[in-house]
Amino acid sequence: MSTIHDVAQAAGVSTATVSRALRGLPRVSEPTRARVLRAAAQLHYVVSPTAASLASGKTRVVGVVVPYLARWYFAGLIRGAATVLREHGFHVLLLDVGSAGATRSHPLDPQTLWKRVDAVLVLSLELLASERELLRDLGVPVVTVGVEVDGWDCVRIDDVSAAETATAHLAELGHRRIAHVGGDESLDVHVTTPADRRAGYERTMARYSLDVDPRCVLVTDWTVHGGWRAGERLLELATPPTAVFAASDEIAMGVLFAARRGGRRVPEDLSVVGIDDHELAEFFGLSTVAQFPALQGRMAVDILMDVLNPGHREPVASNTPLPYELIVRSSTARPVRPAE
Amino acid sequence: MSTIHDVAQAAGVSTATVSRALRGLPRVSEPTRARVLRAAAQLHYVVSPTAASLASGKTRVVGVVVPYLARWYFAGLIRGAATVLREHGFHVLLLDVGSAGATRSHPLDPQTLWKRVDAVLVLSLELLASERELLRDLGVPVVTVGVEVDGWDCVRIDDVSAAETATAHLAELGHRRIAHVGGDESLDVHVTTPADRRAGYERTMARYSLDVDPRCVLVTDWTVHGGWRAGERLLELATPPTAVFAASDEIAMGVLFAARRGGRRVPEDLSVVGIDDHELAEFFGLSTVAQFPALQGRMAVDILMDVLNPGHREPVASNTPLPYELIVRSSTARPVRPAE
DNA sequence: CTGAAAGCGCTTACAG
DNA sequence: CTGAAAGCGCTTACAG
Repeated sequence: MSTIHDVAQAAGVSTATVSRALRGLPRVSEPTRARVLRAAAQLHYVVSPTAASLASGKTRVVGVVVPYLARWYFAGLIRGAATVLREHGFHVLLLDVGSAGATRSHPLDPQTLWKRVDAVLVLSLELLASERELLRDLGVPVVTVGVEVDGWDCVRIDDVSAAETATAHLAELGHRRIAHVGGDESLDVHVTTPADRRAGYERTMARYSLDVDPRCVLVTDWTVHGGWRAGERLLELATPPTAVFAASDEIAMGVLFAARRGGRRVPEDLSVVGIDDHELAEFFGLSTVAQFPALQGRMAVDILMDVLNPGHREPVASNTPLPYELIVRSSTARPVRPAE
Repeated sequence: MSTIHDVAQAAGVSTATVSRALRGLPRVSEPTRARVLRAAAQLHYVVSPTAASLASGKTRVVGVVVPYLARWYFAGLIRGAATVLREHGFHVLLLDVGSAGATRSHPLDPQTLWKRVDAVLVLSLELLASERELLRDLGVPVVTVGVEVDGWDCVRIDDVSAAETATAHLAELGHRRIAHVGGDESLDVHVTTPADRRAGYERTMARYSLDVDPRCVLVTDWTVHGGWRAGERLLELATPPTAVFAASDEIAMGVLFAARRGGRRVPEDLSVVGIDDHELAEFFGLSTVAQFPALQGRMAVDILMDVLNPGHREPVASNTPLPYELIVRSSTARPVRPAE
């Protein structure tokens, strides 16, 4: 491969001029720039990112920390983020931390971050205190999705409101005995999604003057299996709920399965609503509050670009409310027996 | 942050010695090495990967090309690969090519590859001719999963045999009218999985002297939705099949849905077997031929490491047969009406 | 076993 | 608008 020297020689200019011309910097005359571009094209010149990084201190790489790749929500976040990053000429370094939770198998370390990434995107997982400290010490800009940590920009929907929307949908249909299946809010301090969705549920129940039966508020892991188990417990109750608000579509699908296995008809015997609009939600006829992970990923990168290029353009407001939307399908309906 | 000069000064040696000592190279006395390590630790020294890359020509980054993140199979591959890469001190650059298929929105380009990755892992997707040429021209070592391309090491299960196992399971149960729902084998030349699985089906049908009804061999996209649509078509036949071999668990789940919607009981009216052992397979009671994507990802990296460090150790045989295993659950049984 | 020196291929003030 | 030169922070023969 050719180097910047070859291009400089071919174009009859200095390497400094080649560098400026190729990067579109000002202070290069148009004829010169054209000559440089032509020479570079002819030589199939490609800048060595490694040399450029050493000289400039920038890598044009963003580290993306993500707990699970396989989940619909995270895959959408990454896809959205990766798309915008590419538009800006950035690359994605996958920062695999093993899994979420405190028993992190492979915490972020200086070897991974130092001079390797310009910034880090934290996707809906709790960082360890040591990791937060490390990022601060290294001065790495961070934008998060779903995790509120002092001083870092955060992209997230209003989980309380989204949960209120879901719960109110059930209440408006006439349900009075509404259960909630959510995630364990004690696991992560900064990922408040489970707690927020539960708060939205409780607030709405209060607004409609509905009793919250503690046996109808279950905590489980954020999976189809978790929803299944929780659903079975709900159906075993002496007076089972007539409706369930699940904190995610995956949990909701599990509840649907439990209902089916338990011989309950949906929505006649049990209404179920989730949050997400998972790719299989339509498939299950699942009513849900849609959110848009790819959009959230895009927005996180927009904000990150503003952080990396301050003053470059009108900054994206990091407190822009993110959209969500109730989608009613066939898993929710009026209760067959009207409210007692 | 401190540089190698700081460490050299603190340890009272040259930067060359620091470099050798830190990388565990020979020709450094133990006392010297100890002194260097201590100084480096005290200064919290971290090697600048960017400077090391410029000097050595190695990046310790592997590009991973993947068509879909959200799918269970690909997420498993990446997880397995990322784990082993980290063990070897390599990082993962996510090479997002938009999607699979010929209408690739963002093909691999020299800017992404050149001096940015030491090697590329191609995960079960067809590369464009231009991309293959590019990788060859750049001299980038490539290992693939599931894609046979001349000259590149390839990790994959024996898809023909796996399909034979699945089909034989149905035949042994006494099914005679066995359908197959697979992927479109014309889409990708080098990803032979759909064609191989269909070949395994056909070969087994012949072995058991069973007729292959062309109306019972359907092509669809590799998704739950695709399986659903195909399943509906099968059930609309005047004489529907009593069993379906789906080329993947996701397709199989779609067929299960179609059966349920069509009022058919599984397995009484219809047996369904897939391939994968998807995380939801147990959930659906789906009989399947399990494969192990994380293991495949691990093995691909093992081979890649041998390519990058020839002679470093006994190379992993790239033709090691990969394991698969029939798992019988509740979606398959003897046909209720014995074979005509 | 150890060091001096060249070199990797850029970018960036600084001068002009 | 353009160039000479320093510098980014390592690794790698080469000598000793």
